[in-house]
Amino acid sequence: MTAPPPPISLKFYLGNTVEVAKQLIGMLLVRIIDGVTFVSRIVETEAYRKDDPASHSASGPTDRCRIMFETGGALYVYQIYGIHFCMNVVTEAKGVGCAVLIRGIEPLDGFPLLWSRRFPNEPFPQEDDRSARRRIADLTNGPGKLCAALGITKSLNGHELNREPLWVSPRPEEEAPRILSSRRIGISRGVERNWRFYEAGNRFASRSRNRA
DNA sequence: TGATAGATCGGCT
DNA sequence: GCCGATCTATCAG
Repeated sequence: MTAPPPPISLKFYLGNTVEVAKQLIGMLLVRIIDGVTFVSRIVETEAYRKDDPASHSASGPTDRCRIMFETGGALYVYQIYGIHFCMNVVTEAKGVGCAVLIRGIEPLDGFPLLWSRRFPNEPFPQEDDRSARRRIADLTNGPGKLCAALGITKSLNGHELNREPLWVSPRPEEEAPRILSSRRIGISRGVERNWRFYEAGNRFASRSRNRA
């Protein structure tokens, strides 16, 4: 067993939120559950900034979004539609109120265990199951989906991303990924800002009608 | 493939 | 009381 890739410095998160959202594409998300390490590439993000009507922080700190006003490098997890969790990394300085939503990840290992958390009632597909390819992408190509697959709940709200059980690791590839941008998904205000970033052609990006 | 409704509840007005 | 940074099942074409 090789050691998991190390966390990036918390200083990274103090930068401009939109830049951090872009730079996160291609970085690794490392999650450890019961001693098992799951490594994924981040392939889709969205930036939410101060003075942004779409951001939970728009009306200042509340019980839900208080973590957004902490120093960059903390994890912000919230529940939506009563069912799903979404995970964000807090950015910029303490008191500002910005974060980057993680919307899509490409798992590099641990598929059977990810599957068992996403689809607890379905057996992991056989190798010759051609229809399973789509369901594999379905594992983590959305903010609620990836939190389910990685077992991320509000109990991790406020976690500092420099240690177990969750952190982000620098991009291992030398070559920068090809990044596209678009409007953010699922919001009704602040829609004109193109603050969604995703890797061109990656099927683990949600709404992946994104053939390069 | 695309549109639509339902689930389900915490957070906010 | 209303609605949401979502997802799934179902129906129509």
